[in-house]
Amino acid sequence: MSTGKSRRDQFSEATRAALLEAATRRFATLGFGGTSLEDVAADIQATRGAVYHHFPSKKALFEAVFEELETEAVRQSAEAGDRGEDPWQRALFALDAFLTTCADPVYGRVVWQEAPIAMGWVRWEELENKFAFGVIEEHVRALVESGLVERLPVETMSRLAFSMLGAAGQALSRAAEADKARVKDEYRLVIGRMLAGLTVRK
Amino acid sequence: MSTGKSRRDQFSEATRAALLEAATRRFATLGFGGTSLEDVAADIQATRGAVYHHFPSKKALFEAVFEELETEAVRQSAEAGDRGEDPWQRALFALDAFLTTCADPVYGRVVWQEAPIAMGWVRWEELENKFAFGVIEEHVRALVESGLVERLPVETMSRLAFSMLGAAGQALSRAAEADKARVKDEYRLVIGRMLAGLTVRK
DNA sequence: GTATAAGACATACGCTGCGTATGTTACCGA
DNA sequence: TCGGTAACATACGCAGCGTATGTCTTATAC
Repeated sequence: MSTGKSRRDQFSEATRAALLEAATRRFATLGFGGTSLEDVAADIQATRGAVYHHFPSKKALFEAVFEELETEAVRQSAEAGDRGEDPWQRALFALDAFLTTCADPVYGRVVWQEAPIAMGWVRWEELENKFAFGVIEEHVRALVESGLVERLPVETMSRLAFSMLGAAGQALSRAAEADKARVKDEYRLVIGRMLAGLTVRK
Repeated sequence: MSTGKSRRDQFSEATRAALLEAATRRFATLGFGGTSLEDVAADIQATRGAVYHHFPSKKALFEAVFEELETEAVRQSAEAGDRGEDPWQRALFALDAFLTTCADPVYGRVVWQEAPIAMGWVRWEELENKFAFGVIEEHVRALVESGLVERLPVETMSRLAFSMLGAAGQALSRAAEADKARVKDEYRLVIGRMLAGLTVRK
């Protein structure tokens, strides 16, 4: 059976995907400012014209890369979270999966280090509200609703939890390969303890 | 008595200071990328030549602004912390003073939002290790030494505390003037609770 | 007191890299 | 088979950084 797409459309999508992949590599290794569209295009044996045909701007190209990475990260975290029995366990499972994702150099560099720079804090927050932050806020809300965590301002708790994940992500993306496991354990431990500070005391 | 400086040196320092002030305003309102050296110089009725005479690069100019702000912030935090009786109270006093500083739009925007962009994460961390992060780590260490906080990895705890202050700083620098007080209270509360999660349980 | 050196800028230039405007070619539909 | 349009390539303009060079004024040496 046919894909329903014409030959030309298939080729077009292929170059778009290749562009995205090349851009991901460049952004992850050289950062946003350090990669020129000229080079990205050259990686594909194309010119900047191709880039501007598929993406309206350099920022837009970056956002496409970003969204791709975030979508996958959220998916994995959700999948892990679903295996938990209660809200607390679900949150911890999701946290663990997320830390694993952050240990990936590409994700860590692009999402946590370059993204705010590339698209500005405002836009970054807008997108994160749909992705990572949104997920966290749901976990926090579930924890509050189930009575496991005190009724403190959900937004504030979520922001702080979010920032800690960011710190963990940064540390993980910078850590040497051999240290990643240890660093991850340390962050998981301390974050777990800090979150425990929010639980209701009997 | 004379300052020991020649007339010319005084004028030179005056323009340098004026440049720094103009740059601070521009960076705080328009960001690093949004301010051109042309405009900064024009604010002083000078040209870019003056800027490049006093500072080797745009980044260097930004770093000068940054260091000025950070030095003052650290000073205020230390001053507040010194008024505490025990390590825990000292940490909370310092935290409070720091949140107040973060509520300042200039400090918040330049240090927390623009700085990582302007000088890159690596350089930003290098400098923060000397300023804010260094202060935090000392507080954490004091808390551990005094037995108030568990012997978890100090570096990790400090990084996480640091990231929370960052989040608070961001939130404060973005909050509307009327909300700043409420936002600050919320963050102080939740951060306090999270840190409490690290205390030794009897 | 004058000459010379040096400091404090101004002016001029080149370069990179983004965005846009304008081709050019190949495919698809009628 | 013949426009039309999608998918690029080429060419251009422009902002803004950094640098090289020029100019004027103040300090210093004699």
